[in-house]
Amino acid sequence: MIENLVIVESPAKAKTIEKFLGKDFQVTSSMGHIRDLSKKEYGVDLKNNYDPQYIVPEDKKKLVAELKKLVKTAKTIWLASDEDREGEAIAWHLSEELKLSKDKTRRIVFHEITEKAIKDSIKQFRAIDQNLVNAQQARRVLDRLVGFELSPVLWKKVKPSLSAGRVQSVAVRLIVDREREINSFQSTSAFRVQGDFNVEGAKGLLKGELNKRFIKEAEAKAFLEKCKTAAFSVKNVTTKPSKKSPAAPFTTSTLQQEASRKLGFSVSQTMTLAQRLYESGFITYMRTDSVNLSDLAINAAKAIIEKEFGKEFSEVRQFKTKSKGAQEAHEAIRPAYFEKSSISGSNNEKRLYELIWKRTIASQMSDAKLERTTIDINVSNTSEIFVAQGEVLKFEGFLKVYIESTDDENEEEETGLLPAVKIGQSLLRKSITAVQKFTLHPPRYTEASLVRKLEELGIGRPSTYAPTISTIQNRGYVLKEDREGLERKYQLLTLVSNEIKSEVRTEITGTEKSKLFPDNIGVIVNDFLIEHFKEILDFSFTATVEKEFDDIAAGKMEWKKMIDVFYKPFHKQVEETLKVSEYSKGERLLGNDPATGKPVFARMGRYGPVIQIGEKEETSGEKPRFASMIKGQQLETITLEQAMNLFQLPRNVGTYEDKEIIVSVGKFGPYIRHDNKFVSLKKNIDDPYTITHERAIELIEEKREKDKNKYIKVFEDEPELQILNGRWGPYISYKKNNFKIPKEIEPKDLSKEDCLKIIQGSDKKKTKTKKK
DNA sequence: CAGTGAGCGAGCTTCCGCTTGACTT
Repeated sequence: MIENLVIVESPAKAKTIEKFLGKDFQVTSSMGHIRDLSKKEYGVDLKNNYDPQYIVPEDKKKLVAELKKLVKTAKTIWLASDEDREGEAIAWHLSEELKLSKDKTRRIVFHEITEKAIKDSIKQFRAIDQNLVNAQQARRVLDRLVGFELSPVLWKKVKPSLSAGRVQSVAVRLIVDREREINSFQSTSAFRVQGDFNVEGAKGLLKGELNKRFIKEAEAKAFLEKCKTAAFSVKNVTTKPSKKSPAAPFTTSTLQQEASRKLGFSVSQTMTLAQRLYESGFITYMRTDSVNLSDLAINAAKAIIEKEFGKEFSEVRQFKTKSKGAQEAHEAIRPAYFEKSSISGSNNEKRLYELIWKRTIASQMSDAKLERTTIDINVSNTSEIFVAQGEVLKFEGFLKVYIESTDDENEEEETGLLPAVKIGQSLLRKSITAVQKFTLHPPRYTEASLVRKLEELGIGRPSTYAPTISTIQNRGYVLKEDREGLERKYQLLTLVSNEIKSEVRTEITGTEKSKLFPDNIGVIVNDFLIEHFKEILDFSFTATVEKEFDDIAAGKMEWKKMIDVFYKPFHKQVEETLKVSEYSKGERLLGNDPATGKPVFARMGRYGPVIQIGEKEETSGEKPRFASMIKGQQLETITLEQAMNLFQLPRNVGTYEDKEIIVSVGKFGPYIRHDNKFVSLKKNIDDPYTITHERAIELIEEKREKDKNKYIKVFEDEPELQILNGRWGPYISYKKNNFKIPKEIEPKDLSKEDCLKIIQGSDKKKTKTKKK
C-alpha cells in the first residue's frame, strides 16, 4: 500500500522531488500528456457540439496501464503537473483516464523545485480547475480544426502531404515576407568621412567621423579639397557617465538565441544538449518562458559572487517577463548548483552549461559603469565637425563574467580610450578618408531569430519552437542555407599630405551563413493561404484567440461557444475555397521567347519547378517545351534570360569511343550520359552549360575507375545476385534489394548459397526500411 | 535514378503542446 502517490510530468523531476518528500511519498511521472484527440474524424464530434474524442496514444498505453496499477494501491493521489493551462489539462486527463475519485485526489502546484516550495504546496492542495482545463480544450480543438481542415485543402490545391497550422504557417509567412522585402530593397550609398589626427604630446590617434555624409563623390571630393588648407582644433570635450545592466537569466528562447550566436548551435541541437544537462541534474528545466529565479537560487548566486568577485560585484535582481502569453510554470533556466562553474560531459554540453552559468551569475551582478567621452573637432573653413567617441570602463560589474551578443551585423567600430585633449587645442591632420557605404537590407532570419520573432508575437511555446523550425524545413517550405556573397565595387578617397587619391576597391557583400530562405513550395503555399485564409495567417490571430482562452479560463466564456463562433465561418471558407480556387502552381509569365515569340512561363510542375515555352496543348494546339529549373532558382525571381538558358540542355559535347556524350540536369543535379551510363558532375566545380569535351571524358574515365572497385563478386548463373562495394561498405544486391553482410564474414568468400541464406535471414526487417 | 509535366485511382498525408527514448540510414 502506498500512502501518497505524486504524479509529475517529467521523470527527472520525479527523482528530485522524491528526495524532498520522504518515504511516505512515492513520486512517478506521466511523461507529458497521456491522452490526445483521436485522429479519426478530426477527433472532434462536429455534429455533437464539438465533443472531443480522446484516446490514449499507442506509445502511452503501457505507461497508462502502469499508472492505473499504482493508483489502485495508493491512498492519496497528488496531481502535481505544471501550473499552467497544459499542466491543468494533464491533471484532468489523468483523473479521467485513471478514474480517480475526488475524495482521494488532490491537485497541487509549485513553480520551483525546492524543498520548501514543494512542502508548502502539499499544504495548499485544491481541486482541478475546470475552467483552465476548458481553456486548454479550446486551444487543442482549435488547433486540430485549423490544421486538419487547412492541410487537406493544400493536398487538393497545391501538393499532397503538405501541412498548415496556426503556428507553422505564420512562421513561413515571416520568412516569405522578409525575402520579398529583401528582393525589393533598393540599396543607396553615401560617403562616410573619417579623420585621423595626431595629438601633440600624446600617443595614439584621435579618430573622428564627420557629422555629415555626402551622397555624391564630387561632394566628398570637394570636402577633402577644403581639408587640404583647413586647420583642425578641439571644439568641445564632454564626458558623461553611463552604465550597462545585465540581461535576464535564460528562457528557452533566449538560450536558443545566445547558443546560436555564441556557440553556433542550431535550435534543436541546443535543446538536445540542454535536455541532457537537465537529466544529469546540472540545470533546471529547459522549456520555460520565465525569467524568474527562486529565492534559494538568488541567495546561492549572491554567495558565489561575493566569494569569487567581492561584495561590490553583487546586486540582487528579480526580472519580469516581457513576452506575450507567457505562462511561467517554471523557473528560468539556471544551474542547479552554482558552485559548479563547469561540469563533466561532452565538449558541447560543457560549453552550453558554462553559457548558462555565466548568464545566470551575471544577472545577479552589479551594473558596469562606463564613462563616455565625446570630442568635437572643428574644421576651420566649413561648418561640419568631426566627432570622436570613446568609452572607458570605470567598473566592470557583470561584464567580468558575461557579455550578451546581438544579431546586429554591422557591428560598431571598437571604441576605446581617447587621447587626452584640451578645448582649443590644435590637431594635426594625418589623413582624411571618404568611403562609399551602402545601406543594408533587413537581415534574413536565422533559426534563433525566427524563434525570437515568434515569441514576440506570442506564437508557439517553449516546447514547440524547435519542432516548428524542423517542420517548416521538412515540408520544403524553408531552406537553411549558406550563400556566397557577391563582389561589389566601392569608391575610396584618401587625403594624405596634400594629395587626394581616388580609387575603386571591391568588397564582398551579402554573404549568408545558416539563414532561412523560402523555397518555391513555401511561397506558393503561403500566397495561397493568405489569399483564402487571411485571418489565420494574420500575425495577431494567436493573440486574439489567446485572449479568448483567458476569458474561458476566467469562467467568462463557454469554450464550445468560442469554438463554434470561430468554426462556422472558418469551415464555410474552407468549403468555398475547395469549390472556387484554382490549382495553385505559382505560375508567372516571364516574357516571350526571343526565337518564336511564344510566352515563357515559370511554374510548379509535377516534379518540381519548370519553365514552359508556349501555352498548353489544348489552347495552342502545339506541345509546349519544358525545362526543369535547377537548384537554387526561385519561381519568384528567375529572369527570362536565366530561363532560356535552361533550354541549352541536354547538350551534346562531342563523342567518345564513337558514342555521344550528352550533358543535362536531372533530379539529382547535373550529369553526363555516355554509352547508357551516367556520371554526375562535380558540385561547385563543373557547370553543365560550359563543360568541355575533355573534362567530360575525364569524368567518364574517373567513374570507370571507381566502378572497377564496385564489384566484389558476381555469379554467372545468377546475374541478379551481386556482392558490391557501397558507401557504407560491402553489401549484397539481389533483385533490386540490398542486404547487409554480417561484420565477421569476409565478403569475397561468400558463395551463392551463403548469400541467399543472408537474404532470407534479413527478410523480416525489410518492411521497416521501406519508409522514407 | 537520369523521363515526365498527366493518366485509371486506392490509400495516405495533416495540427499544437506536454514529455522521453529508440533508432540508424
